[in-house]
Amino acid sequence: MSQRSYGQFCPVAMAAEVLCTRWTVVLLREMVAGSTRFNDLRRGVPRMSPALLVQRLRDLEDAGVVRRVAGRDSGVMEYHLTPAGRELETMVEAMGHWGQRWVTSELTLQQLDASLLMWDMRRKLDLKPLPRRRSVIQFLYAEQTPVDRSWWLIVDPDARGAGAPVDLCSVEPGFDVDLYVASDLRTMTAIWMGLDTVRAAVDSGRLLLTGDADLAANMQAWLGLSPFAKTRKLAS
Amino acid sequence: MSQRSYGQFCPVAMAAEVLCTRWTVVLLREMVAGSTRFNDLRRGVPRMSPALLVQRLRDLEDAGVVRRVAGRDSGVMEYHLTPAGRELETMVEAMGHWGQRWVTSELTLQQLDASLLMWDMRRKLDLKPLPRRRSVIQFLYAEQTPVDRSWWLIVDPDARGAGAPVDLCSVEPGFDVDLYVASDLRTMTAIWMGLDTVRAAVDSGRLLLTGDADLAANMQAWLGLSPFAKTRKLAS
DNA sequence: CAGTATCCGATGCGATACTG
DNA sequence: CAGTATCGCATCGGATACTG
Repeated sequence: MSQRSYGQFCPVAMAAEVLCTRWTVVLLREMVAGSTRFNDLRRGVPRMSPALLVQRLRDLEDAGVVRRVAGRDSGVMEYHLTPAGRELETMVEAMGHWGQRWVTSELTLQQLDASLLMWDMRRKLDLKPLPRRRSVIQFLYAEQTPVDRSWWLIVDPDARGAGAPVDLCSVEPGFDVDLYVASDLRTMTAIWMGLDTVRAAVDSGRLLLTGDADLAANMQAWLGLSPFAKTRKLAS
Repeated sequence: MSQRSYGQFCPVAMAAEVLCTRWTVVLLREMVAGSTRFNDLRRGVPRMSPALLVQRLRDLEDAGVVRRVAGRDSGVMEYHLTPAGRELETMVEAMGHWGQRWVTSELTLQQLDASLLMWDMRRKLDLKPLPRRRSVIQFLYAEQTPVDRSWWLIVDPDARGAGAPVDLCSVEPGFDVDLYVASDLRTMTAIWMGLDTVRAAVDSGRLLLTGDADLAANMQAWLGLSPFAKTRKLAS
């Protein structure tokens, strides 16, 4: 048995050998959420070095959790979960629910990351409450460093060929902005996590919406929330 | 944020910070299984050093997962799961099921450990199919080193005050033996994990039962199996 | 029984720069 | 875009011995 093995036949230990190494579960969460390409995965684990990311992907490939394949169109490499990998969804969800319930908001909201928040929001944005035309929403976090201060979500329900229906930019995309969303990052993160609401934040002045009145009125609806937002928090 | 933190507000990452450190999940599995005292926990994680064990227990205490209390009788220190800790059972089970399904038997059965197997068996032994009198069953793993070669399970359904209904000894307890169970450790482990059966092992000569005929005939019934034994294996 | 104390070695992993 | 390559340190944790 390898040096780092637990030396236990117990299935829990066998699974832990594969899963309980640094970054692995966080990476899996990003894969479960749907990212398949190297640089998309990087956006989900921005503080992980590329070298370590590729090492973990190889480890998971060896463990039968991930398969590396040439993308159907474009031929670009993609990382897909195998059936074994897809069955880890249960465990990733169990961990997320537990984290939402038992890790204090105080601790959680010390770990702010604008790029990660926007990347997650982009994925969960709900198109249904949005107009059929293209909408551009700019997020402003005034207290952040320049690189994290401004973000644009471009929603285009009609975009067929050209990528996803929601694009995320951190540089001016050149379109007119329909709605400006200004707040501090902590407030926006708390809303995303279900610890706060758009209404409460607006009323207390922590969130300022400027522009299209319909978009503003609908924000709680089109703003998708974290998959764990509905889990009731129990920690103090 | 600490050096080792993931720096993510995502609940999965927050939970992973607590749980995905070396030995932690394996230790939790032993706690979920019911062990509370330091040396009982050690038997469940025999290859973990006592220093690291106590460190992990402190870490889990800080995370609100474990509470260290003086035992009701005896005043001996005990480690109990808090409500937050008990809710980790779902995740530990999810990992165990996944391990049983997707880690190959070949890999699993390379990690044999007689003391761990006997310790787990002791806990799961089913008293109902056993006689009402005291029964002593000796396990013999001829190929193992002297210290791992002989084990006694002493089942005493009437033992009220004196500890558990099933005692495990690795030294001759001085009682007459009712049943001798001789096999290689791999076979016994495979049976425990649901990858083999008493019948098949006896028929093929890998398991030899000597002594009380009723005890022998009932073995598959009184021998409790791993909590994951019924999970169907899918890995090649 | 329930831990402490100490030491030291491997290695995990972070940082950074580079490439086809 | 999708990775490689290299370096070097911190630290994790394994081993062992000891104690109230």
